[in-house]
Amino acid sequence: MANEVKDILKQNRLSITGSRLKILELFLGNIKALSHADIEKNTGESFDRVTVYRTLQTFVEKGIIHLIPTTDNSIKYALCKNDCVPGHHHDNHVHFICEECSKTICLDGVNIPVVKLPKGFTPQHSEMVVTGVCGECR
Amino acid sequence: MANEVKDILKQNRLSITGSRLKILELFLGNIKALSHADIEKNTGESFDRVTVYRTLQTFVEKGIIHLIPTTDNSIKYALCKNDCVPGHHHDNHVHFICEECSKTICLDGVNIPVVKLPKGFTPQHSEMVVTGVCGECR
DNA sequence: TCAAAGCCTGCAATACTTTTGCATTTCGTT
DNA sequence: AACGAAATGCAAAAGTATTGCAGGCTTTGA
Repeated sequence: MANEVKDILKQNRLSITGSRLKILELFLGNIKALSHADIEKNTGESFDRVTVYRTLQTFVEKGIIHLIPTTDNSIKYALCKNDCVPGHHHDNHVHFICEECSKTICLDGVNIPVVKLPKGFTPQHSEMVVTGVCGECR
Repeated sequence: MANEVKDILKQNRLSITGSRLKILELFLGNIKALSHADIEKNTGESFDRVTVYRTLQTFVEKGIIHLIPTTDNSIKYALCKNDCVPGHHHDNHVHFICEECSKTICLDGVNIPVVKLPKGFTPQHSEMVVTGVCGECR
């Protein structure tokens, strides 16, 4: 895994630093999406809070992770599985939020359907979030 | 309109107060979704910030307005057009966020399609947000 | 392998957002 | 008009995110 993490950073022309390695490892080892708080909990006192913010922002810009929309005002991030490139994400899968364990999971196999919009609206990107109960919590 | 606003409050067994009237009027007079900041901008110094928070929370609980998921950590609210009741919202329309004017609009005529989830997942509620350019901004 | 240049990190300070408790005021009902 | 319940405003605090700067680390090329 350590090598995979380094490769991802190199591919994106990012220098290899402790925080980036650790945070990216967390994403690779988790199926679920992570919030800033999740990451801080996992890394403990290892890194400054600001470093975590900046690392996440860098990863989003590079297309390594993507944002997940939520109705509470929390920001969640998850690994991009598709071929996302800096400045443009190609993810189009559905996200699932479990009401029991409140995990946010990327359903990579479930594509967001295309909807027909009223006249005048030009779609650019779609997001879909399904809430309910996940397999583990039933 | 003043009567319509009062009726909605009465139907939901909420006492009629200045802040509730004013905030509900804002929603009725706007097609677009409103954030806390939008409301504060409109009401000026009329109400305490805390009152606005609590009013919005009450409206959500009563099913008068609903939350819209976003990827930035802002909370947006919009009027429920369907028959939402306290504790349970029935909205299932798509939301559109314009990248130009950043308005969030409820597309009441566009229903969220049902997607097939992997085995084990039990869906409860779906949200869908489409970004792009709205009719006015083209 | 080493040094220079540039990028990354941590600290401190700041700004913004949201929540909570309590005293006071307002609303609905009798 | 008066009472009880509910809503409001204030103050304080907790939580979340951003910025500038100095020092340290990573990369690159010789």
